[in-house]
Amino acid sequence: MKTYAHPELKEVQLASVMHALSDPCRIAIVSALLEKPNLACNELPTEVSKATLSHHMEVLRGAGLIETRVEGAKCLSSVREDEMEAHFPGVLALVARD
Amino acid sequence: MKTYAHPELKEVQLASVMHALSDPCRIAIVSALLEKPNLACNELPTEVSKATLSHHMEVLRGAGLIETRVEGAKCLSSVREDEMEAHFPGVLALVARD
DNA sequence: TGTGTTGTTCTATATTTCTCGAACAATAAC
DNA sequence: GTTATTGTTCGAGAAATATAGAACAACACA
Repeated sequence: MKTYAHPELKEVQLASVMHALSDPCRIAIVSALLEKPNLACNELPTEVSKATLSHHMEVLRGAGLIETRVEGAKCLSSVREDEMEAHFPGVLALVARD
Repeated sequence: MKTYAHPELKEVQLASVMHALSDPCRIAIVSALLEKPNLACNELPTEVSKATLSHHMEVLRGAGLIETRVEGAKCLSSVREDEMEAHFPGVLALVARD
């Protein structure tokens, strides 16, 4: 479908990460992807429309929290765990505990 | 001047904490208060107006990040370090590293 | 009492963000 | 090919947020 842009984590601001995780819907998405990586959008625990979900995924991607790859007609997303832990240690643990 | 409301941290949502720290100005405030507690508003490193700063402090207070006490004509603020660490471990370290 | 300092509150504006429907593109399956 | 699935993009509306000026209240100090 398209190619996704994934920023280098060293260029991501802490404020961007915090902002990405300031929405309960996005926290739920990251939490779900931590428990079960490589989920397609429609497998995520949200009630919002496709358009809104696509927006939330883009915010999470822009903050370096998740990465998305195309797999046929689907696009599977996962949390960038190792990189996030290296650049923003503890953030994912907070989400997982939530 | 007034009495400040400080929420119980167990009733604070992770999303609220993240939102409070999603603004570079507020990150700078918390960072400064971590280095030097009990600062008055005019001792904080910001360029915004009094009204805006007052708003930012209220957001930080509402998220349980800081506590403010009246001291004469000033109001001195500090980070609620122990409580934050107990309820949202690692958050303050991220701010301090920033 | 008057003056300066400190910070809040009110009001208003500009910006950002969230949300969705509709249209679209790409793949999959029949 | 036709149809269904998947997700993006566009356009627009609603809601939240950031910002500051002005008025105000409380305190300090001379």
